[in-house]
Amino acid sequence: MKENNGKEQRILDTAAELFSRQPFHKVLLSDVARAAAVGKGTLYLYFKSKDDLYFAVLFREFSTLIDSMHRFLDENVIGPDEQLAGVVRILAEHFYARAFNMELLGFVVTCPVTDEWKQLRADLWGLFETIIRRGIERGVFRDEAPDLTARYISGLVRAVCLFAPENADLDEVCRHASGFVLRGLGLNR
Amino acid sequence: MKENNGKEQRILDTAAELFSRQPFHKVLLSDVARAAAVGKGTLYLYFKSKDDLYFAVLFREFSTLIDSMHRFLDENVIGPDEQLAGVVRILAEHFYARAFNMELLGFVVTCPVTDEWKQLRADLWGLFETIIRRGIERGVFRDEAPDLTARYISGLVRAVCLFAPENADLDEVCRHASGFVLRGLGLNR
Amino acid sequence: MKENNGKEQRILDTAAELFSRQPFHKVLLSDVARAAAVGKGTLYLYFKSKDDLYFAVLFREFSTLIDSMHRFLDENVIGPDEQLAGVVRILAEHFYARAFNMELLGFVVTCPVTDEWKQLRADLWGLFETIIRRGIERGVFRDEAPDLTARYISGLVRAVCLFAPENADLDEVCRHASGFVLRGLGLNR
Amino acid sequence: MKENNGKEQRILDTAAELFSRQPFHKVLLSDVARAAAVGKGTLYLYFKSKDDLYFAVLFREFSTLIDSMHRFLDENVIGPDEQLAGVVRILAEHFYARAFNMELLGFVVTCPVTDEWKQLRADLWGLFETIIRRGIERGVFRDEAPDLTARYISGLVRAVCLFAPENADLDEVCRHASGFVLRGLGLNR
DNA sequence: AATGAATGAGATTTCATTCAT
DNA sequence: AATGAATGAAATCTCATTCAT
Repeated sequence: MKENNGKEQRILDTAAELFSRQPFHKVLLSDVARAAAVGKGTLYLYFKSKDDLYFAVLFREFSTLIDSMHRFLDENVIGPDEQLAGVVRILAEHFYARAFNMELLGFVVTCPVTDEWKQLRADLWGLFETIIRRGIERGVFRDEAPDLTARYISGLVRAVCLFAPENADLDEVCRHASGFVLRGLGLNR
Repeated sequence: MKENNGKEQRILDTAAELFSRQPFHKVLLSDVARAAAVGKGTLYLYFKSKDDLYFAVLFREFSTLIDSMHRFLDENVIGPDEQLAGVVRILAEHFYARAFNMELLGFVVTCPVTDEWKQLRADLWGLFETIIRRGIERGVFRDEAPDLTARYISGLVRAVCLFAPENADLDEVCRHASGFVLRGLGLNR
Repeated sequence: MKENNGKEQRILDTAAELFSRQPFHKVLLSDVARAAAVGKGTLYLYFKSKDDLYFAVLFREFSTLIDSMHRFLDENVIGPDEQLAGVVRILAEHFYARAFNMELLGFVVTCPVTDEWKQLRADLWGLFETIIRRGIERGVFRDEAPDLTARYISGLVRAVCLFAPENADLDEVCRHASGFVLRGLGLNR
Repeated sequence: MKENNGKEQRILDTAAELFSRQPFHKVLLSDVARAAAVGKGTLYLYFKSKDDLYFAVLFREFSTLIDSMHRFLDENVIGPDEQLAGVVRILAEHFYARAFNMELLGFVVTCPVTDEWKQLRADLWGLFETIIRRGIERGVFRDEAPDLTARYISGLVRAVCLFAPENADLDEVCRHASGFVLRGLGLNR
């Protein structure tokens, strides 16, 4: 009845694309509108302001990412080491697909501190922490502060993707990063 | 001979402070000028544009950091593991002192690709790579791609500092991060 | 036959209310639509444009007012002085009921100069002029330019209502204003 | 030193001109800027917003008017009846010079209720009240509520000017209005 | 007839940059 | 060298109006 016509999603898609290629202030709302093939006013029908749109993009991007990871964990009955490797892979794929200069995981300072956002971050960190604790229980991991480690793994993967040489192979990068992380968590070999 | 009255440094200091607290587009040049107690026009005596000032801040910040690390390595005759721990500590102190949202090490995409910048980045990465290779030579580290690892360690430390709980103790965070990195590099125990 | 469902009247009522409280440009058609409980598009079924709606409100308001005065005069067989006092009273009541900033009687410059409007204004002025001339004929009024006086009495009453102290009593204000006008018209005592 | 170069006054002059010819929402700030031969941004150097500019115009206009009246009263040692006639004349000249649709004296509802504005209105009203009370003391005027009368005389003059026929002669209009007001105040003949 | 999502022209406002002093 | 008033291009955002449903 109300439809929406997929317009909101189209705006988010377009904005995600543009925000990931240029810094915030170089992305013009007229560009977003044109690229999304909607009127400029339509943007304001769905988003209160440019900031609002920006954070909506970030939020959706982030949610999607976390969902992928949850789905991966649910669908694969595997050990914690494989879980970690898989999740690292998903993160890396994400960072490769979406441009890196996006604040995606560097948003801490500027992003709104609403419950919604807190929840989202807690979700991400909880996901890693659960994996790590499982590993510890099974005696394959060793970590004095799993809650802390859980917080920075995604940042680590971001850094890996961000600084890896242009021509690097995703598979190799992931293998290397996973190896590093697993050894960091005390896994032998 | 140089004179300058310290004005350029004052501008850089002020801009560093402001850029580290807010995203680029929220930092107004009038704010910078006021905070640095110079006229708005004066900024343009020393910097070609807002972008130029931004990257000058980044460059200086970055240089200082790398210098600290070099100095630390020169002044302490220690093993690669201790070198790494020390360097992690220096990085962390830096991130704690300067607010985290600064793109300091996330500048790759947008920063100019001049020789100066390439050199700087090569310097940072070379510094890490040297330590890692020394460790490998001595049989304490193990790493199939030291050049890749060298590239992301600083990003890892940034993530650690960025996401560590507000009340976390710097010493503990550093100990934890160093442990993680050293294990990641194959150090036993 | 007419049907209409009372929708047009409801829109006019609502718009009258809103236009009387705020200047034209602060009254949004979406506000009008919401307050009248009709769709925004519906407004355009009855009125060509925002301007059109505005002047329709003014016109109806104005007509109603003039009708009241005519009715009063028709229904009361009284002397010109009492007629004037009565008409002043009606005007004042109107201004108190409807907020004052409405241009109701200040519309001259901007309002359309259609025959309809000319007619309306002529009607109002004629009404006053008739009273004044009756008074002159009967020797109770004295006025060298009844046509001019007729034009501004309503503006005078508007000013009285507009600037009277908040807590002023309507009866007293009317008595005072009537006294002033009657004396102005040369009535002794 | 700071100069200003008369720019603020030029903006106010231009804006007064434009606001007096068209309703608020038809006056574009780009028009104001162009007509005043300043940059659009310059407007914002002196006025916080369009509203602010509008009320600044009104305020200056109003102040000037009141000043003229004060000056007239100071410079002419005359009786209260002549004072009133003179002041009515000044008002009328003002309304003729400045277009009528300006809210100048109909601003009550929308104008800011700052002390500045209250003071201004009190000044205007006090001016009339003083004249009236002088007349009463001297036995030439008679008025049960001079404070009330003082409030609406300016509105009366506005109405006179607003509704007088296009071709009316200012002198005659003033003579007529003054006569009306003076009789209203109980002056014989 | 009735709706309200969509529109986009055009409004207000911002701010990096210039330049006369 | 130093300034900050002035600028105006370009940004964000609004809202009367349209039109598919």
